[in-house]
Amino acid sequence: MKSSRINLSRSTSQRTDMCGELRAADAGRTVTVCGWVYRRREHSEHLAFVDVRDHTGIVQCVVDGARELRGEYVVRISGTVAMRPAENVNDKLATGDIEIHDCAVEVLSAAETPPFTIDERTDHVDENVRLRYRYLDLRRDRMQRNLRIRAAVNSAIRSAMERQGFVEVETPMLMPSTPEGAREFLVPSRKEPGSFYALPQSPQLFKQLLMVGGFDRYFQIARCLRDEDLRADRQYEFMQLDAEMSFVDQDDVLEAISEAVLDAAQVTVGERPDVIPRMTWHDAMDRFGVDKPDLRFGMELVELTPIFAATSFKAFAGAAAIKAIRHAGASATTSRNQLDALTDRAKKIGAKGLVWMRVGEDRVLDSPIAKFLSDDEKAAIVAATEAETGDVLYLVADDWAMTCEVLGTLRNDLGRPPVHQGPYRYVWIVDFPMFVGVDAVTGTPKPAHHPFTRPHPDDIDRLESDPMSVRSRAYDLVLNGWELGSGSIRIHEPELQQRIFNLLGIGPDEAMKRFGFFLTPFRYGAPPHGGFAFGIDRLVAILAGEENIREVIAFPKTQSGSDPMTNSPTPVDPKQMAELGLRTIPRG
RNA sequence: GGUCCCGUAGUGCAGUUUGGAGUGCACGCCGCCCUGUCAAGGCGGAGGCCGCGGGUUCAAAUCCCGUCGGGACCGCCA
Repeated sequence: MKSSRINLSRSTSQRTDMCGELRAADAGRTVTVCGWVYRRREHSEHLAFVDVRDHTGIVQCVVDGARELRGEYVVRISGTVAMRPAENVNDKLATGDIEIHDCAVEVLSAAETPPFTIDERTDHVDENVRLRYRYLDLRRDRMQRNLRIRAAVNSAIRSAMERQGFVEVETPMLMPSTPEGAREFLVPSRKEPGSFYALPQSPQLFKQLLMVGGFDRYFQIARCLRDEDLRADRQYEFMQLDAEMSFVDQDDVLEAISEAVLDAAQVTVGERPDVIPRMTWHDAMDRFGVDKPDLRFGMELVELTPIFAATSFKAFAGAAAIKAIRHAGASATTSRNQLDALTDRAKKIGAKGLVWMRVGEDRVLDSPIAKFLSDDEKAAIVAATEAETGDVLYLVADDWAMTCEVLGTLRNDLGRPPVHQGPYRYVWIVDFPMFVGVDAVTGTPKPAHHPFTRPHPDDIDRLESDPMSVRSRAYDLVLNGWELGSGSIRIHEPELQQRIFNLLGIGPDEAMKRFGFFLTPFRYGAPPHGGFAFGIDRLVAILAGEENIREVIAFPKTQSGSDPMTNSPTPVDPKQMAELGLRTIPRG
C-alpha cells in the first residue's frame, strides 16, 4: 500500500513536497508544503510547533507565533528542511528526523472548530456523527486507509480480469422491472406516466445477452441496487465484480474469479493462497451446518445417527439425523441460563429441542437426558465427539436439514471469531441443490439460485422424476463465513429452459410474457456460458480488517437507509411529482 | 414486519438499578503563562430542552406509555 513519492507539478501548484514524505535527505532544501493544521504546540509568543497534515502524513513546522492558527486551518508553509537535534527526534513519526524552519505561513482557508478531532487516538466518535460530517471523517486515517485499500482492490481486480482477456462493458442503470428476486428501486418515466424503470439488482440479464452478442469474456465493476433492509454487510447500493464467460465449464469460471480475488488479497494483505479449495454444498451443510462455512475454526458437526439406531430414548428414536458439536472447555463458563437460552434459540429455528451434555470427570456425561441413554450409547458419544473433561456437547435429533441448520447456527454463535480477524480462509461452495423447498401457494419447487441456472449434468435426467435431488451448476465464494458472491453455469438451450420453467409452473406463454426480452435472444444462437458476481465492499471490508462495509464506503447509508449528511431521502417538489404523474397516498 | 441495545456539554462517557437542585470525568473550545514540544505542560473560564411528546409523583435524566434517531440481529436479500 506504500505509494511512491508523488510528482508535484510546479505549473499547477506551489507545493514542492508532500508532508509525510520529507526525510533527512531533504535537509537544507527550501520546500513548500500544503495541508491542514493537525496540532499546535504553542510555547510562547515566539515559538510554536505546528504539525501540518496531508494524506501522506504529518510534518512538524517550527513557527514564530502561531496565535492566528487553529485546528484544521488549511495552510501553505514555506521553509527550510532542517535536521532535528538528536534529543528531539520523534521515532513515532516517519518525518521525525526533520522539521521545517524559518516558516512563512499562509492561511489558505480558515476552519470552524470541527465537531471531533481528526486524530483518532483522542476521539472515538459515534458513527452517526461521523456520517453527518463524513467529509471530516474522511480526513482521518481509518477512512484514508480503507478507501485506498478499496482503490487497490479495484485496480487489482481490473488488471486480473483484463490480463485474462475479459472486456469491460457497461450495462444500463435504467432497465425493465423484473419482479423476481430482491425488491427493486423504481424510477418513474416522465414520458410514459405510470411506467417505471428499475435500477439493476445486478447486470445479470444484460451480461448473458453480451454472451449471445459474442463478447465471450465480459466483466464490469458494477453498481447494483437492492431495496432490502440494510445490515453490516448490506447497503442499498453496492459494487460487484460482475463477469460472464462463453464456451467454458465451471472450473474455468472458478479459476478466473479466483485470480481476481487472490490478486486483490495479494496487493492489500500480502497473502495469496495458490488455490481456493472447493467444498460441495452437501459437505458444507453436513460438516458446518451452513452454506457459508467459516473455516477459521473447527467445532465441526459430528455424526451420531448410527449410535442411536436401536435407542430406547424416545426423542432420538427414529430421528433421521443426530449430530453434535463440541464446545471445548466451555463447561465452567457456560451457565444454566445460557444453556436454556441456547435451547430457546434452537427451538426458534425450528428444532424440537436441544440436548446439552457437560463432560465431567472421567468423561462422565452430565445431562438431563443421561438417564435415558445406555452406557454404550454414552461411551459412543464420547468417542465420536472426542469429548474431554470440561467440554460441553450439544446434540440435535431431527431431519437432516434441521439438525444441520441448528447446530451450524450454534457453532457460529459459540465459536466464530469476528469476520475481520485473520487468517483468510476462502472456499468455493459447489453443487448447490437446484431447488430449495416448495412454493406454499403453487406447490412447485423454488429455484435455489435463479431459474436460468444449469442443472448438474449427472442429475439432469431426474429433473421431472425427483427434482429435489437435482444439483445445479451454481457456486458461491465464501471468505471467513461471509458470502462474497455467487454464480452459475447458465442454461443456453431454449428447450432445457422451458423444462425448468415447466417445473416451476411457468408455461411457455407466461415465460414469454415475463422473460421474453431475455428468452428471445437465446433462439438466435446462444453459446454455452456461465459467470459470477462478487461483492467488492465485502471483500474490501475483510481485507481492511473491518466488520462493517460502511467503513469501506465513502458515503454510505445508515441502517434505515438515510444519509445524515445530505438528509436524503427527501420529499420532492410537487411540480416534479406532477410531471411524473405521481402523487403520494398516506400510509395506512 | 419483529427482537434486543443505545440516546446526558462540541465529542466520548459516568450518573438511571433504589426518583430528591444539571451532579461529575476525559478530550475539545476560549483566555493567560511558558523557547524544544510532538496526544506538550501550568492556571483560569465558557459550554446542558439529560433526543422529543405525554403520564405517574410533592418531586423525573432516573419510573410508565408513545414517538424520533442510531446500532446488532431475524424476516427479507431468486
